Amino acid sequence: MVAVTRTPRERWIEQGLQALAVGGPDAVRVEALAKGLGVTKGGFYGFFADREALLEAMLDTWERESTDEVLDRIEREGGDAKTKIQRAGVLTFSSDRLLPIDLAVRDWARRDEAVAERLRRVDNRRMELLREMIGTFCSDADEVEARSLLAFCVAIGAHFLAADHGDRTRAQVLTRAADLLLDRPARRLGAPGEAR
Amino acid sequence: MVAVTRTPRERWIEQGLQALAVGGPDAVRVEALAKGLGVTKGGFYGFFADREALLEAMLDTWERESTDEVLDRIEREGGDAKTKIQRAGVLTFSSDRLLPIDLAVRDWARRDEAVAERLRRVDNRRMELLREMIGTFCSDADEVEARSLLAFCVAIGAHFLAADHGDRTRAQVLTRAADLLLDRPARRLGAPGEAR
DNA sequence: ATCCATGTATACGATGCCGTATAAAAGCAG
DNA sequence: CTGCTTTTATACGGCATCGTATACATGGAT
Repeated sequence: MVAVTRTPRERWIEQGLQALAVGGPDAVRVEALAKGLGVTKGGFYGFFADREALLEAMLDTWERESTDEVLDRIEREGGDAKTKIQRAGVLTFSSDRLLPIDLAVRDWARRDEAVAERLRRVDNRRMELLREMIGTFCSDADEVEARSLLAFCVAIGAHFLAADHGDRTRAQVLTRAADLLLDRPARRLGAPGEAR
Repeated sequence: MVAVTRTPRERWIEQGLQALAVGGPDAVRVEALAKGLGVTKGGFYGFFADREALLEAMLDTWERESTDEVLDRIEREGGDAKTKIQRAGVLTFSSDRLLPIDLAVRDWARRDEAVAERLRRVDNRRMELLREMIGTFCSDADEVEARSLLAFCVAIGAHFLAADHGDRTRAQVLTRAADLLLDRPARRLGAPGEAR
């Protein structure tokens, strides 16, 4: 028994996620993945009923990695709310692995209700973290929600936006935007032009 | 001469844009478009060298509609800066026609440099409008840029975000977010929890 | 050494799509 | 009506992909 699995299920999933990240769901083609893995599709149908089953498995993996694993790690490493938020952002939106998958899933979700449902679960857990953090310095619940949405939208939207910023770099503008959303009111952020 | 063109070039482009909006660039298939138009692909290759040429023409049309036509109309109809901005937002991001195309192009641009270049041109013209509007009540150029980016990101990002907001509707949260970004400082937006 | 389960290669038919070639049809000019 | 031009239908070869069937290979179990 226990023959050696040369190309286990996980490798097909990983290869599928890479293809998704680069070319979207339409780029997840069984024979193309096989070529990328240096094998033929021979073994694929031993692990998956069909291409659709692979897509499901890929989404399972993505959902777990994007929520449980990130949140577990954040919880384990501790820190205050702002630290946690920042670490969550880094773990997902600065990850060369997770970020492009995340963006691809978002576009996918516009066309597939089942994907949209998964994305809703993931995004709701992330929003919860944002509310918690922003709630530490903002007492108006409506405003907490608005700021949380803004913060989330900029984290995502910045990757879908192509505009330049003259002399400034995108990173500089984002830093200032984060100040506006996440700093305590001591700065009087609401008085434009007077801050700093 | 001058035989009747039953399925002119523009109809192929329009059908292509609809397919793009619904299924992304991979869904723009010559034979599928033909079926949607109730013809065969017979006439297609009289207007376009190949599928690639159609994609180019589609992007030309989209770019023109998204910038010149919208900006012309805004200029013609006049109004103050805030009015203009709001009308620009309505004309593109509340349009059942332009919005889904816009979102599809954004995802497409992540994978195709030529598309990214076009999107950059479009987004830069839109950002210019935002800077102008926000500059009317905010004197700090860095903050103008940050607020403009935030406003643009939320306009785009909201459509890629699946999170819920408890009792509130997305529209309510967005209204509050717009207040934070676009209202004059009389409101003291920067003092969270004290606004309103 | 032999057997057997597992993973793999190969071949197959089916489908969908591309781009081309060629013939049919439809409208206008004379 | 006849002829010309433009648009369309049809048929074709080629390619990529799917899912299946079947035979080969590999490595542990006996």
